[in-house]
Amino acid sequence: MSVTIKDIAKKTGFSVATVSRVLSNKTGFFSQETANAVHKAAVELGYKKNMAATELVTQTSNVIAVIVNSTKTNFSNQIITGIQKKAAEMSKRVIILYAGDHDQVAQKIALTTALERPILGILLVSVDLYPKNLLLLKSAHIPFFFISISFKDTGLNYITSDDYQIGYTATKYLINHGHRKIGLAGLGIDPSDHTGNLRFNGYQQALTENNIAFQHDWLQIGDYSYESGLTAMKSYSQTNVTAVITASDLVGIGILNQCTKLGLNVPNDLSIITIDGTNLCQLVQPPLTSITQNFFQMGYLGTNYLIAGSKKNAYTNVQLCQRSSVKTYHFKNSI
Amino acid sequence: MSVTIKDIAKKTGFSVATVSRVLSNKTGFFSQETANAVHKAAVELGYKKNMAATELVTQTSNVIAVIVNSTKTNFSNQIITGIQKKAAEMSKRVIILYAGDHDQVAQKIALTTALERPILGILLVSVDLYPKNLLLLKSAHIPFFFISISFKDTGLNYITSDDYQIGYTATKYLINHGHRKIGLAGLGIDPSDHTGNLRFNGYQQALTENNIAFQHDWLQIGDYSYESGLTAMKSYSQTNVTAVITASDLVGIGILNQCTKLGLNVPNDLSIITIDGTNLCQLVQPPLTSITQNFFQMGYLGTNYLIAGSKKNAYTNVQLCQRSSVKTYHFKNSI
DNA sequence: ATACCTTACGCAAACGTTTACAATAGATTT
DNA sequence: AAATCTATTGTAAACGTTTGCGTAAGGTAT
Repeated sequence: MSVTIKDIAKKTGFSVATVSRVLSNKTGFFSQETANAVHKAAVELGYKKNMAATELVTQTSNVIAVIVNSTKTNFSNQIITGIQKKAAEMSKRVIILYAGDHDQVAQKIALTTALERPILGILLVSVDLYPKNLLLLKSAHIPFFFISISFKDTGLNYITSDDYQIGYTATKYLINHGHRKIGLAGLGIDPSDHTGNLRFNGYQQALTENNIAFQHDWLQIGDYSYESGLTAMKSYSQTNVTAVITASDLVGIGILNQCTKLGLNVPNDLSIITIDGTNLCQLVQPPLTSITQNFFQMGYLGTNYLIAGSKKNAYTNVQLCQRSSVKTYHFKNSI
Repeated sequence: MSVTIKDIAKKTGFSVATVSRVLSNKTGFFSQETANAVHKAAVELGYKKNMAATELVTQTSNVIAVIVNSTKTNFSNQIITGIQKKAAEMSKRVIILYAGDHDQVAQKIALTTALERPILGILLVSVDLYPKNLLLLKSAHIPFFFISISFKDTGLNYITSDDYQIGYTATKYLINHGHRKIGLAGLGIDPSDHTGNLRFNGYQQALTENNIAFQHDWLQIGDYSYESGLTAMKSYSQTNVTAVITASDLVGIGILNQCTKLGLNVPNDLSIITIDGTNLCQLVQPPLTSITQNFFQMGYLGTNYLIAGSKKNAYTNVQLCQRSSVKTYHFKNSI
């Protein structure tokens, strides 16, 4: 059928062993002449390696599987770019698997697609595995690493931003700009949303340090989606907040657009600082001030940790990008 | 090392042949009792199939490789969702490979990653292969199908929108709303951009039919990017156009934001109709009227055609979505 | 009773590689 | 001259699965 090393062996007169050694570049096992002859024959015959055979015998491969959510939010591209970069540097290949969106079955399919072949390791980009699927993953004894998600007390390793720090920094920034009534929108604080909890804790800490009493209607929970932003803003219009921290850029834009509908101006009537800092921030008017996560680096370093077999968690730095969605009050906007 | 059918065979007392037949469900070759015993043993041992072995012997697999560009534009997600849907229906798996952005090497890596293992077929999502890589693909004798891209006179099969129709429809729409000076921005008209050519032709046809003489500064070429939109608008501000058709949503938003910088109002000073109609259109203010492509269906049907081995090209329907970026002139906006 | 199916299973080859081990020839050392 | 080393190549086993072919037991038709 298709051309194999056996064909090359026949054509060149060498054994398949020699051909294999040349083709997989096991230096020191062949002469330059031999190598030339083999390579020449290979291109003439249009040889293409059959990785299935290689993976079968070596029980490893150079491909990293990346599992991503059918991305509501849009930062996965940056993470994947980082992954690709590092992978290319270490001459690894990467394949990407979509795990749907909170879809247990799709998640399992993606996982088994990865697991049922020899693979270097698995990178899980902001996917929260269902318990059953986590068991499946663990039982495979294949290295894995989570990116852009964190967990409490599980032994799982991840790289992400320091979400407590994010919550704290965003809040502090707003306070420094004279805000005292600050909302937090679009995330969850039940145990399943660890990220949400951390950000909320950082937010509360900053409030407390500045003697601001948290009011419960400042927190509008949600699922990081545009729609979360829209509905959150409806609630805020009944409150006295002057600024809100949004859990994702989409939430921020939801807030922004709901403001427009309500006849409110950003930043004059309401300030927004958003978490993520993807290019969406610069697409809307006004451009949104953001706590920008270093998604590229998450992917880059995460890949590195996966390959190195790191057993520790890591955090990437965030950066505050001032744009035009936060108003400065020179007097304290008191109670 | 990991558990194989041999282990199951040992445990159950059957031969590997029988175990294999049970596990791959070759009905008619085993009794129900046997099947139960085998399945029981399989879960007890934590058996996981080694696809490399299967693919090696069968020389096929149930995985479809999807190659995408490191997506400047953001419609790939919708296409991929469509692909996943159809694939799931036909119990195929899909893996996604990023081909970088106009990066010949990355493209080749993605291609060989797919090619060097048995695979059902390859879907190329809006990627324009370099000639060398196209040769590589063709020589592999693996089915492939292009999505969201079209070609002139090559024997390549694709599914996409009818780009001539898109150009025509958008132009006609603007004319019907009283516009006579209509720009087209963000695409190319050299031979390498076949999509751009088709849209331009449709645009010209609509102008001609309505006795409008095309002026060369109405066309601002570009590469479908946000930046293309920004620079195009700088040029338009020196012209008399009242409306522009943008080659992608990002181009549209670029135009929109440049208008803001220039102190121009959309749609009062300039109307925009954009091609693609992704969710970006609803994120900006004003929401952009669009020619919306059915990306989901492209993915869905494209997958179907790939599996069916279709040798024909196909076109999906587009839909005009009125939003708020086009102003209606009740008098003809004459020369 | 014979011939013929059917059902259920095992044997063994095959897929295309890699690699441990063995072998050869020539070069170098003693 | 013998011993040892080095460079190059070959032989064959192994990876885990699928599947054509063979076979044995039991059933059914004649």
